Amino acid sequence: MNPIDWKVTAQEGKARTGILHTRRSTIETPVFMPVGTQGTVKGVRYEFLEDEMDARIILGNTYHLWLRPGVEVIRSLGGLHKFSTWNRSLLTDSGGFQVFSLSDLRKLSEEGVEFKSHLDGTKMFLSPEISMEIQAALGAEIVMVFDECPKGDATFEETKKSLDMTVRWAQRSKNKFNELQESGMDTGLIDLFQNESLSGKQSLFGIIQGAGHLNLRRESLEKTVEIGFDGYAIGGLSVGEEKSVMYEVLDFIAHQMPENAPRYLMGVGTPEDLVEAVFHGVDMFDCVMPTRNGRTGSAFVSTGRVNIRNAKFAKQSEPLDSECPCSVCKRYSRAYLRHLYQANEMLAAMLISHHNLAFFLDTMRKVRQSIKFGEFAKFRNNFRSNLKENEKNIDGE
RNA sequence: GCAAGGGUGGUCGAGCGGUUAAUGGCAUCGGGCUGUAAACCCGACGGAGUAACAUCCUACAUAGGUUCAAAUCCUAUCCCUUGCA
Repeated sequence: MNPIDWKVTAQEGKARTGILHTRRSTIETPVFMPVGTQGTVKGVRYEFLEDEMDARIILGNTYHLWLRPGVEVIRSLGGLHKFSTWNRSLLTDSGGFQVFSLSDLRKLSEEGVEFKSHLDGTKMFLSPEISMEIQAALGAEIVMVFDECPKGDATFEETKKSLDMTVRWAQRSKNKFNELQESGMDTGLIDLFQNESLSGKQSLFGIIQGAGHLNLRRESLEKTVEIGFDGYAIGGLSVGEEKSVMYEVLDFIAHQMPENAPRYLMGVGTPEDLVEAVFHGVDMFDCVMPTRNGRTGSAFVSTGRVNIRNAKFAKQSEPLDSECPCSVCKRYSRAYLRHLYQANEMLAAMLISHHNLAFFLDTMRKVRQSIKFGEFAKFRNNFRSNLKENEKNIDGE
């Protein structure tokens, strides 16, 4: 029995919809997963994520939760689901991205990574095995292998070296993961006697690296698939490389990934990016943009972006996006949101984050709809021309 | 009225004879944010003029003065704060 079950439900070109069953929720793909690094989607209550936005899966982060509150606390409270009260699916990142983003604070070796905690400078050691232990304690439905994410513009040699290690780390991750599943260390384990098709255990995703080097991407894919995982992720994109590189890699690699397993593009991206990646056959996404940009005053709307700080919104009584069905757009004006932002009121960050997430999730809902009706090509065109139209408006102002 | 201390660019506040439209904070304006070290970061911020420089004005309460040179020293005037009457 498998820990997850995923099946294609419709297809248009390389784009596809699917149904992903985990032990905790049913997820329609393509799906956007809000990022909840420290056990919270910053500034947005679970009530809204569940009831209004109907998010079925969110992320959590190994590195951050390991440092604080720590594995012991989370274990003693029964895992991240119970601790946080999020009962739907979770995906935990392995800490691999922090190997990249905290590069000033770490030392890398074959064995693993020594970090200086960004909180207090304490030396911490993270490895594939430790990452798996932490992720078992967190108890997410989807566990990510511990990988190394090279810079977006890494040379062939750097990338090759990093990739080889990532492959070895992937194997070590899997070995340890299996061991932990056997010994019942997963806090999220549930007895699914009613659903015989799932094992109730955690699933493990592999990560394809290779930066902008297509042959290395190919190699990474082959070796990762050889090890064998429940799903496959594309890592190492949107980490400083040219946008064209990302699209080139997606175009090259996404459709080569196993057809019968979900494809997850890590850390991406803008609404445009999501639509493009779906076009290339990607099924899952996560990104901090809706919440980070929301917190910093930038809203995603159907015509592009609204920087709520701009003086031109001071007297606008219309919502962020008049086509958006979210509760923020139903009620609050741009003028009011701008005022809240200017006045440093935390509600500004909350409301714009809320809208952005709603917008991302709604966009994915439309993407799925359009694929089901065989109208994704049309949707994609409209989506892009809406954005282009807005660029024109901005130029014309 | 007497005594003491002050009056600096939108604002608060440094500077107290010699690069310089004048440190810094705030406000304002603009930009950025892609597996979250991020309620953050970057830039602009007297006026005119440039694509951008150049350049030219106007500036440290007001008016005089000393000096090669003044926001900084002197004099007068006007305001403000505190204390004593």
